[in-house]
Amino acid sequence: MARKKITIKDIAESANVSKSTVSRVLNNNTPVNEEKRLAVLEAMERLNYKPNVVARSLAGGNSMTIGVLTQNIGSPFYDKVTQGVIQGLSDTDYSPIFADGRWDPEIETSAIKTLIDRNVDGLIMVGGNLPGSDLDSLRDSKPMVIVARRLPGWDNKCISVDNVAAAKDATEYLINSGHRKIAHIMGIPEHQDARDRYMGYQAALRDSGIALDEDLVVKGNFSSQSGVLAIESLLMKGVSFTGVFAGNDEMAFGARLAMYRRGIRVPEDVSIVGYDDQPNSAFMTPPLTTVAQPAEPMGEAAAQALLAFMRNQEFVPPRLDTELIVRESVHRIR
Amino acid sequence: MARKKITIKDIAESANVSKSTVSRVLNNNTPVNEEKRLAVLEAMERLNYKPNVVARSLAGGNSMTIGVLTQNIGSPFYDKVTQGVIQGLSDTDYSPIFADGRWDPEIETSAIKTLIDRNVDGLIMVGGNLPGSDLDSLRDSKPMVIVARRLPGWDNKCISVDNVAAAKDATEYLINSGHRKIAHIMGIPEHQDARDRYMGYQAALRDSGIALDEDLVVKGNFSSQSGVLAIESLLMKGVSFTGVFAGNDEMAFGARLAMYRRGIRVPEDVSIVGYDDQPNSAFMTPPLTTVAQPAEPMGEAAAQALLAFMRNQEFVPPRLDTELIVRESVHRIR
DNA sequence: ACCCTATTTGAAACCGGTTGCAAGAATATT
DNA sequence: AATATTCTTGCAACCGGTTTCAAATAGGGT
Repeated sequence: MARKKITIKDIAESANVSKSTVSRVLNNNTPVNEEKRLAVLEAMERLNYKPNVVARSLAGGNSMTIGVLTQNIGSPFYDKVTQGVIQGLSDTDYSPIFADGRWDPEIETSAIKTLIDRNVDGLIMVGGNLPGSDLDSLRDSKPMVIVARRLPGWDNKCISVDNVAAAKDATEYLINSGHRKIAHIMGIPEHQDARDRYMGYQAALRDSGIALDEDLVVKGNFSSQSGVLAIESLLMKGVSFTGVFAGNDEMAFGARLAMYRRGIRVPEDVSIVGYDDQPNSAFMTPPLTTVAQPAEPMGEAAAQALLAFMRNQEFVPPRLDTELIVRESVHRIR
Repeated sequence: MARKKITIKDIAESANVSKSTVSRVLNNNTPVNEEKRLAVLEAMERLNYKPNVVARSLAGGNSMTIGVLTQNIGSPFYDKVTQGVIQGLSDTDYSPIFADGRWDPEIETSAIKTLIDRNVDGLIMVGGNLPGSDLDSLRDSKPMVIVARRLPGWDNKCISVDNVAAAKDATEYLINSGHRKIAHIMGIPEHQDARDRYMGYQAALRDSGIALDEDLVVKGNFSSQSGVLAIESLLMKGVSFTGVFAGNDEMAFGARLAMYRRGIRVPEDVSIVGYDDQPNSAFMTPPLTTVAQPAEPMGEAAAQALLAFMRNQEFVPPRLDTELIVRESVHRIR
């Protein structure tokens, strides 16, 4: 185990060729006589040679690492996306290296800098708040893709999902179940996702000829706690509603708890639809009807897209569809 | 932005010294004339010099990266630990680089190999299943610490928490609330955590003079689904119980759902205590009484311990205490 | 056969640092 | 004042690869 590191020089000597030749068969970017190539491969095999990634990185300029900018490890949805990225990279020669931006443009900037200083070959940004203008300048310096976020002008480098349509679907499901007075708990308004979902909610109402009642939409921040606060405030204001579309599952949980506290039955008195389908949602009481996003596939697709991009290959992303998972938190009325 | 990379050579020329001298002030490991040192620092400042991590790694042997072996990104508890590790490293010059072992010793081995090939300066293992014997051989080759796992013979390199005592506490809380027939849903028996918690459960019963009833303990696998199955099987067997101590919160959620399905009220008919205090637990209906583990602090402590270890410094880990979070899922009876 | 072109190949420079060694300068010893 | 000792410092080798360039070899055409 602890025996001397074997290097390209060892292989060269063992195969009776020069370092250059070994390097060439390693990268097979230059034709090499078949006989020698086999000799080299044999030597590598026999000596159990593993090229030194660091040296390779220094000499060749590429580090075989992909920088991943996350925003908040610990959030179920983004974690899954991140997991997908790791998965997508796992069978390649690239390793991911992470930095966390905490949804703060300033921190994001410095995190990106850290990653670039580490000489990453490509960048994957999972979500993020950094204004597009800041990214534009980086765009040409490194191959990069953005996942779980849609940015104007970056269309072919964004892997994401149609939040508007999905939110519209979810809201329509409530409408089709007979609900008219549907509240919406919105996520952080600074996040495009939150705005998109709100737009989908509005679109569904509009299409069904239901007037938008501003009193029914209340701002949250994607946390469970903000979900309970939202319901409290609705109740406080005395507005009546029979359905709630929450901007994510966490807030749906909060909403559900607030109702439990008030003795409001779910779904008999009020129906709830969430967004994200995080693992626990199937185990809420009652199990939560919610929008499933293909979080992991998105992450994987991002990894593949980046790889393809770096190799100048064409990449057609897989279909990334959301799906309304119907469980038991919606009651048909009228 | 895109201007030429400035290297140590540029600094040397600009400050009228040799590369060696620059390197020396950079690492300040050799005395350097104060005058020159200032000149060098000034030049670095002026030219905005950032040493090339890769070159440094190749030459000096240390890569300024820490390998983190995770087991399953996406699990709330381990995610938090991982987050703590990232946090603990964030103000240092080290960057974490990840590999996932999926709780599979074979994959773990190859993941560790990948990390070592990348020349990491240290290793943090978050949980894991790899037998201690396999780790022993690595032990001397790289500084490493293990977090969220206790391994015999590694005491001073394990950052973890007393699962047995915490589980005993939790069970005692049920006992003190008047419960005698307490079921236990156990996690994956191959995980030390699961076994420890089971032992704590047994210890609590023993101390209170309650005989252990094997029929009351059922094996799960830490997933919510296994929680519902556990309750189903208990009910099927017809054993009666008024309390449940689940090996983690996920299984507690499953248990709670199973009871909801059967019309068993929580906590009026059956009380539940979980383990982990994951974010959603406060929003279960009713809010779940559970054991909180200082997951993030553990991760941070692991990072600090490793750093200290690498510098041959002494490190006293912070107190890492579990705490029973009393909420509303336990009913006092009798 | 002979000359020209295409293919393989090795030597050497390079990537950006670190470090052993010895020379030169500065300080201490007798 | 001469010599011994200690500090500083630069040179050059080295870390383990990649890549340019030119030499060597092979193949093709007439």
